[in-house]
Amino acid sequence: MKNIADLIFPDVKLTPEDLEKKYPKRDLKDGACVTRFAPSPTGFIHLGNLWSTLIGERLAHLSGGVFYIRLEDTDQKREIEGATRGIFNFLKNFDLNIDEGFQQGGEVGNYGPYIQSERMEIYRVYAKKLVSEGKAYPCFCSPEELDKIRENQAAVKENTGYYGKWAKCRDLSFEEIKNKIDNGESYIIRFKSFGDENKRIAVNDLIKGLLDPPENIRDELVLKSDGLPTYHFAHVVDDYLMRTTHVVRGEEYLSTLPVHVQMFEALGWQSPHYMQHAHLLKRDGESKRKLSKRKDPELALDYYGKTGYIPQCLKEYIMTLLNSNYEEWRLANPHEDLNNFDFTVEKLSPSGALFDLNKLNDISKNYISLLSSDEIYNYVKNWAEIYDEDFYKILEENQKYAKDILSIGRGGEKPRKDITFIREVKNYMSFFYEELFEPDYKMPEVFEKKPEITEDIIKKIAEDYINIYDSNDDSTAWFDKIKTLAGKYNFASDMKLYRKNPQDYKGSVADVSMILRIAVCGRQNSPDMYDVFKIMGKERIMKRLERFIFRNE
RNA sequence: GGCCCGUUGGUCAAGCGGUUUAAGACUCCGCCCUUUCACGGCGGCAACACGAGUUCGAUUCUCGUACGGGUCACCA
Repeated sequence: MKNIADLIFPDVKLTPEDLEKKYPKRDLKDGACVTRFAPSPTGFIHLGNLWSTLIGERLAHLSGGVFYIRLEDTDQKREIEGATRGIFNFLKNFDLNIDEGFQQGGEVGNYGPYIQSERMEIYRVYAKKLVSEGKAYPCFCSPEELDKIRENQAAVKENTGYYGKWAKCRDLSFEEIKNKIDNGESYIIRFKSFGDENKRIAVNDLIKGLLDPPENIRDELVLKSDGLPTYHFAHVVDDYLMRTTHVVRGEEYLSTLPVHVQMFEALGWQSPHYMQHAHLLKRDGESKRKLSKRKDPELALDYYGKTGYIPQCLKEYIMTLLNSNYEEWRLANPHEDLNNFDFTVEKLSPSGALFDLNKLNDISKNYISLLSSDEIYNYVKNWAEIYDEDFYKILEENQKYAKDILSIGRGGEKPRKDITFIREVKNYMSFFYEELFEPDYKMPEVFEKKPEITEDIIKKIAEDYINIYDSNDDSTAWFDKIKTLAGKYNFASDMKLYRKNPQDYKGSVADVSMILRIAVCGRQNSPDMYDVFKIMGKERIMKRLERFIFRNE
């Protein structure tokens, strides 16, 4: 036996033909896209994941294709605890429907295993094939030796990498290899590049357009010393066998594209369509930069969960960045399901976008404003259950009260838009609850510019109101009483008259309203006062007014 | 540094050689509406990175420069 492939892979019995038969071409209609979500369990899920995933998911489902998930766990050193849980939560929270792949209860689909560490046997079949055809070889260089090579290359200003005369193990004889293996030397499998740096390849990226980078000349790794494949090799083998039609990934892969193209060629396969999108950027001083996992907490999707952004809003926001006509569509169809939007690849921008919190906030406000009080109540309750136990209890205790509060200004033609994210809701609602009520009266400072509105008058107005408030009044009667009260102290009850001759009055009915608002709510902002008072109930309002009147004593 | 990608207002972007006095959305500002705060309505500020070339004509095509980003791992 003088065959290197058999020497290295004596245990490999399967053949490429077997695998070809086991994973046949998918029976899908013309134009159906097969895409995948291929996370590695080495970190948290971030906006970039959402970006790629959304493209892949839309592409597959809009074309009647398949969207599957494959776990890229070939870097076992960096694997972190709980990462797969994060992945499942992500898919669930963002309502991204997976058709096949690895799932919590096991695997679904005929193209598995969908976990790379369980596909060793498959990778070895093709690694063996490459070796037997002289397209790959074992390399015995240690990491230290490789460092040394890089250093030497730097010294003579040559490009780094394992190639040409630097590739020491490229042409080892069968005997040399056998001796080293018999000596127990560890090795990796390298791809034997057949590229010419003076030639260029032509690849059409569906986002970036026609690309013509130089051919790859480096002998990249195929299998690592632990026997697991590198990203390059796993990508080629898996996306071929799983019959992926479109590979959606970040533009950081642009530079390794020649390697992948070459591997596909060496295995005699046609490469899939590539869609390599730009990154989400962040403003950093004067310039922009890629959002960084280390420095930018807002990159992690968890961050939005904590703040109480609804996943759907993040999706909406990303959609506006993906397809610029999405916004227009959403404006015309405020209640339509996002999935009914006619997403197109052509609209994907080749350049990176700066993450814009203002825009997200705007989308979020609009989205939340359209929720029913039941819906928002559930969002708030679910959020509080995780992040604010005390608030959760309060919400649970009297559901009707909470829902009534949340229903103010909701449901009409012009809903209020004062909630940007769920975490704000506690503060928004707090003055309705004695245990959360922390008044900030700022009185009479609020009326700094109207010195005639004295503490004495403010107090009198509050006192009078105790006697006239009637919870049975309808909104007209309710407001008429405030107007009457205004007139009593020479505050204008008609805003138009007041604006014409402000000097004739101490203030206006708006000021009287403000006094009552602050006295009852302890703040200058609140939704419609008539509704607020009605929900609070007479007893509570009376207590609040008293508390206000005697606040300095 | 080599290689690759990108560059329209503060932000996202429309534009695919003339119909553009360059859309729209967000932010900011002003006015109106209004019992407050919002909402809503109306209006305003504000851009084709720079230099050559191709062309009758360039935001649109080509090249260069600048700037920004990515990548050069037994990470993906």
